[in-house]
Order: sequence, then C-alpha cells, then structure tokens
Amino acid sequence: MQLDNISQKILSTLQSEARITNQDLADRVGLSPSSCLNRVRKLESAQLIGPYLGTLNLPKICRSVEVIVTVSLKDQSTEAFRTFQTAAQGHPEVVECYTVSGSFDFFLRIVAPDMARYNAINDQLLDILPGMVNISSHVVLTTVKPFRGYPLDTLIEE
Amino acid sequence: MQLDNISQKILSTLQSEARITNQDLADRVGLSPSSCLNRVRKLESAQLIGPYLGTLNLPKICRSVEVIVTVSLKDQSTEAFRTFQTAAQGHPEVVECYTVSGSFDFFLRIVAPDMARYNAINDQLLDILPGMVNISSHVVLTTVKPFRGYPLDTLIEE
DNA sequence: CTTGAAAAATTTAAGAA
DNA sequence: TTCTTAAATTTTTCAAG
Repeated sequence: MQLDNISQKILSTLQSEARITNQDLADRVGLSPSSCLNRVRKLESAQLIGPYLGTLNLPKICRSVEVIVTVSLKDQSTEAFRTFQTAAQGHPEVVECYTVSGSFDFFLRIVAPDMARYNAINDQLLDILPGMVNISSHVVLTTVKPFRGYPLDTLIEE
Repeated sequence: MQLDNISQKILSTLQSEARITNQDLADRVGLSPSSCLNRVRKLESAQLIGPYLGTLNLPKICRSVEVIVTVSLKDQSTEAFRTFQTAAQGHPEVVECYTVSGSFDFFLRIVAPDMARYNAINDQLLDILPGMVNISSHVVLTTVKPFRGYPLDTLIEE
C-alpha cells in the first residue's frame, strides 16, 4: 500500500487520538470528511491500523503488580519454543510476550492482582517444560515512560 | 472513585474498543446514552481512562527494528538514576521505559528505522553517564503477544 | 437515571477535478 | 481514481422530569 503525506498524517493522528471525530481529522489533514473517512476505511481494511485501545490507569482502578520477566529455555528446539509460546499466550495475565535474540529467549510482561497470584503464574510457567525453563522476575517499580505509540516521523524517511 | 459493575464494564469495553459509539456502549452496559456518556466523562476526568490509541501495524507501514534493552547503572545514586531516566525519556525512539527490581535497573523498548540508527541511539545512552552504564540489547524476533490491554476481569476481585 | 428535542457527526450517493 | 458536495441517517449533547 502506498502512503502519501496525508495517509501518514491520518495514521499518526489516529495513533495518538483514536477518538477524534472524522470531521476534525478531515480538517487536520485537509480533506473533506467523506474522503477522509474513505482513507481511514482503507487503512483499516489493509490492517495498517488495527484495534483502538483506551489506556487504563491501572493503579487508580485496582491494586496490581507488574512484572517484567526474562525467560531462557535449556531445550532450544523449535518444539520447545512453540510449547512455551502457546502456553504463555494462554495466560491473560501475560499482557505482552516477545521472542528475542541475545542472552534470553523471551521477554514477558505480566500483570497480577498481588505477589501471591504472580508467584502462582510464575510456577505455572516453570511447569510448562519442567526443568527446562529459566525465569528471572523484575518487579516494576516505576513506569518512566508508558507506551504511547511509535515515532512515525523519525521512522519514515523524508 | 467508586467502581460499580457498570463502570467496570465501561472501562473494559473502552479499553479494547475505543472507537465504539456512545450509543452502542450504552446498549452493552444497559444504560441510556446520556447517563452512559456521563459516566465516561467522569471516568475520563478522574483519569481512570486516559488517551485513546490506534495500534499501528508497523511492519506494514515502514521498515523498522525493535529492541528490548536491559540497563544497569554502576553508580546507584538517586542522581544517576534521575539523569538516565530523563535522558531516556527524551529519545522518541525509546517508546517504553521502566525501573525495576532485581538484576537490572531499567527495561527499555526502542524502535528505530534500522540497526545503524539503533546503534547510534545505543551509543547516546552509553554516553549519558560515561563508563557507568551497562546495556544489553535484545532484538525482537517475533511479537508473540502484543499488548492489547489489561485483564480487568482477573484483576478485580468478585 | 430517563426522556426527548436540538445540534453535530457520520454515511451514502451523485457528479466534478 | 480520488475528491467534493449535498442530503439522509445516526449519534451526541443537554435541559427537564
């Protein structure tokens, strides 16, 4: 899909202000509301822009602990990776999961109501491939910068 | 702020479908549109729900590399922490940053157009506190589970 | 919280650049 | 094509009960 300046502007605007009205968006990018809506629809159906999320301020809503977890597998087979991956995905408390290069195999971000519950999840992860999983837990102390979108301007060449 | 079942449902719905119309939201939670809108306004002004973000499918938009970075400071003073934190925040490519307990001090997620640009950012981070910063880079190979919101159901007690 | 009416936004269709 | 205009539909918003 071709991305001109207007579509780029639409993407970066919707990325940070998902609930903007189509009319305001049209004004900002300099299109009529109807052609702006057309563009948005195309970007959505081409899956360049996906679900729209509201960011919750979790500490104000309920007690919770957030933990960043590094995982290494002793068994480096594709099979073992697939098994761990599928199991991790199944836990709703695992809110994020990546496979990475370097000294670890996975990074996970886990959110639980309290440490006792986190510990239980931790045990479940260890049990996926008994004796083959190495986990390090890092409790989040402060969120210095929460994710608020990608820096499209610096990513796309002029 | 007190959270009844209805407000809870509003939060979890807006978390995953930020662009839902107020009318549909009202139907789902069983309120009239006007009282639903009132609740949403209150939740927003109490900052229980914050900015609404569109999730971009970055690989379909432009070339990019994503790197998860662990950081340890040799200088464990509050001053050093503040300095690193402020500098990291200033980089638009640092899309996420946490301070954590355990064997590292910070976790960062960095997104850059390519490895050359990533390397430059890496060097800049090392220069914040010369000789005092220990960085490990982990290039993201696959996103097993992207962040799509918190599991409110499992976090809030019945 | 609900109703109901006025204002605003969305969506569709027809036609011009 | 992609855009704009313009009209029909839907949604939002607000005052009153």
